[in-house]
Amino acid sequence: MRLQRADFSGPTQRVARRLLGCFVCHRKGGELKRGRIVEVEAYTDDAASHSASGKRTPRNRIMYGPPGFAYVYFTYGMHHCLNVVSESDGLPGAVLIRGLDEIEHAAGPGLVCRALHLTIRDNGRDLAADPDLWIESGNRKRHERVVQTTRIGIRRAVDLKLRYYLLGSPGVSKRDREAEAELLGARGS
DNA sequence: CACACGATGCGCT
DNA sequence: GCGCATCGTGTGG
Repeated sequence: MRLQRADFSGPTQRVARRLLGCFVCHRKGGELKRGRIVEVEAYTDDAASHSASGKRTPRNRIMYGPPGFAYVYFTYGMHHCLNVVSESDGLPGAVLIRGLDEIEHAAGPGLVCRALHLTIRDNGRDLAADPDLWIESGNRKRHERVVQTTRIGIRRAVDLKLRYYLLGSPGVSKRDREAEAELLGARGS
């Protein structure tokens, strides 16, 4: 079932957790690409976010718009990254999709876009209405634990634990053994 | 207009 | 663990 506008409109951290286990779907050229979200990061108004300056720019403007839109940007001269816009219209917020299962080789944000055939041209598409790009709810299995830890590849706000991933999923780009041990150790006590 | 650098991935050490 | 490809974007002159 397709996620609706309201599913994206909450606080970014909540939307991030919600997206774990859901499916990104992209129909292009008669072909359907579909991957299960297993790793995400939350970006709002912290120092590492593209909205850190507090100002809208041509690049980050989608982050400031209504929730449920795709924010795709180009980086390192060769990679694209997919975000799902969160929060309400006027407030910046987005969830970076960092890893997918059930699709070939999509452990890492650049690989996610490569696997789904998404580019900068897909920036600004409405995931709640676009006929060819959407997110489906997914049933998370009870045994699948969510690891919460620090984000990857940033220089600022490195201590914030705003990355979430499904423990044991092959599509996770970088594991945090310490966080995993802590999670498992806390089980049942 | 110039320039520094990045929400990365890959190959080599 | 480290270096580098490669270019759009933001910032400052």
